[in-house]
Amino acid sequence: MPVSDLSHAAQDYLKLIWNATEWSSTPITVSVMAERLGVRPSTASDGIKKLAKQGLVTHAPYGSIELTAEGREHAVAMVRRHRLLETFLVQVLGYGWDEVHDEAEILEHAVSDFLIARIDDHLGHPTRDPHGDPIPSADGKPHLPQGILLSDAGPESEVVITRISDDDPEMLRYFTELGLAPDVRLTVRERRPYTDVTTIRRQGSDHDADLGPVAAAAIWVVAG
Amino acid sequence: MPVSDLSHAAQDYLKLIWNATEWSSTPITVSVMAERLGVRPSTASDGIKKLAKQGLVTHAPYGSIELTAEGREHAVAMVRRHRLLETFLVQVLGYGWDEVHDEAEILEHAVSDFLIARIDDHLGHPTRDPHGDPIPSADGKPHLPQGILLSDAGPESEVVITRISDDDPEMLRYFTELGLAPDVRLTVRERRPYTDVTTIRRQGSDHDADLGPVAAAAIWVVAG
DNA sequence: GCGGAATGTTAGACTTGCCTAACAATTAAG
DNA sequence: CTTAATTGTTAGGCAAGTCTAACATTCCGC
Repeated sequence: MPVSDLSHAAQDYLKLIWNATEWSSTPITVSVMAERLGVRPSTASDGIKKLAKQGLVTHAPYGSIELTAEGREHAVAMVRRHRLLETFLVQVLGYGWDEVHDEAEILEHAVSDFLIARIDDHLGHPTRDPHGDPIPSADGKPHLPQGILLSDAGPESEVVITRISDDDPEMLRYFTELGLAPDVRLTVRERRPYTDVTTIRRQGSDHDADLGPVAAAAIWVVAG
Repeated sequence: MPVSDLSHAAQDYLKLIWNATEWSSTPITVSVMAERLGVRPSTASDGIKKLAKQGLVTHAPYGSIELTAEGREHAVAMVRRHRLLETFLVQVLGYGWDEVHDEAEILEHAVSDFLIARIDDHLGHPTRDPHGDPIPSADGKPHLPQGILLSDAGPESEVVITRISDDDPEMLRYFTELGLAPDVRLTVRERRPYTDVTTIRRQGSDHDADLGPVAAAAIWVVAG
């Protein structure tokens, strides 16, 4: 069954469960899902039960929520759609990287597999989206996220940004001001323990910038 | 209220009513609407009643169906979306003109006004879609369809194709084979009364082609 | 290891859009 | 001009997805 046969709601649920495990290993809960989807916990609980009945997730009452192989396949297909759409909107239609998330969130439910293939061709089979997130390939091959949170990087380390969470457009605009984007190299200067402020300097810049804990936890880096 | 606040169904109903009056003056009926929308007449009847309650159409039981000013505005907005999307798919993503209709039919419900504006910019504000249909402007200005059906053109007349109905992809592929497309010039050679076959010759071609009544009624032309 | 707080589930209701079946109105044929 | 066919409407149901309210379970602090 193609992913487009699932209801919009089912597509959203699966993608969210998958996303939650991409960059962290803490399993997702019903209330977190409800909050992210903008529905009541009762609605999310119900939805999960339906997905379980369809064999797309495993879930016993009060138990953990896990994707089955089939569920993961559909989730990855949705993530691929989302990230290709974001890349397309930025590269072809001149969107800012802070403007693409919501638009892609809607379009991903409407596009055909054919259109996604055309977009992929037109972009030359990109492997990362505008926020640095890896774009799963058409055959749903596992892709390997890597990197650590900037907030976990040791002081005096040299790092390269690999991805920036697109959850908060406001924060993306702030990062743009600071010149922070995927593939930008920077030095972690200091981390003040109590205030949890991370001081960084962008390569090529002549001054430091301070990031609060939320900002530093939205940026993933690798040593470099 | 923006057109995107309407339900998908309402958007479809309004666009269909508008489309029905663009190229012909016979008013649309409940059963024709139901058939075009792929629903039962009872469903269409119900839907129209709801639109009437919202002030988007006027309709008394068993009476005619007419758009109000507000309904027409929304309908035109949907037609604009549809035709810009079709144009974009052909010009930017390499779709064939026979492949765009269904895709646009779905996307038109999902795109934002912002995205439509970007597409319009990117295409340089086109005025006609791949089938020759006029693209309403952003301010919903009335646009003036013109032309007569090829099936109504007199024999020995020289005409230019202005539009070709995109209702039937199969027929579009046939027209592609014959080299028939918007802006193509041709001569009407003959119309045989009983079989209703129209014989034409494309400018530059060295042989005639015969069109059945359905095909000749899918092509609009102007004298030229 | 108890008890309250947090989290998750169930029950019942509402909305939208669709259906079938029965009925009403209009149209058209003879 | 009458009646049969066509067309349109209403009534009643169903499924999906949402809600609130009530209830169940689990977790955590003491």
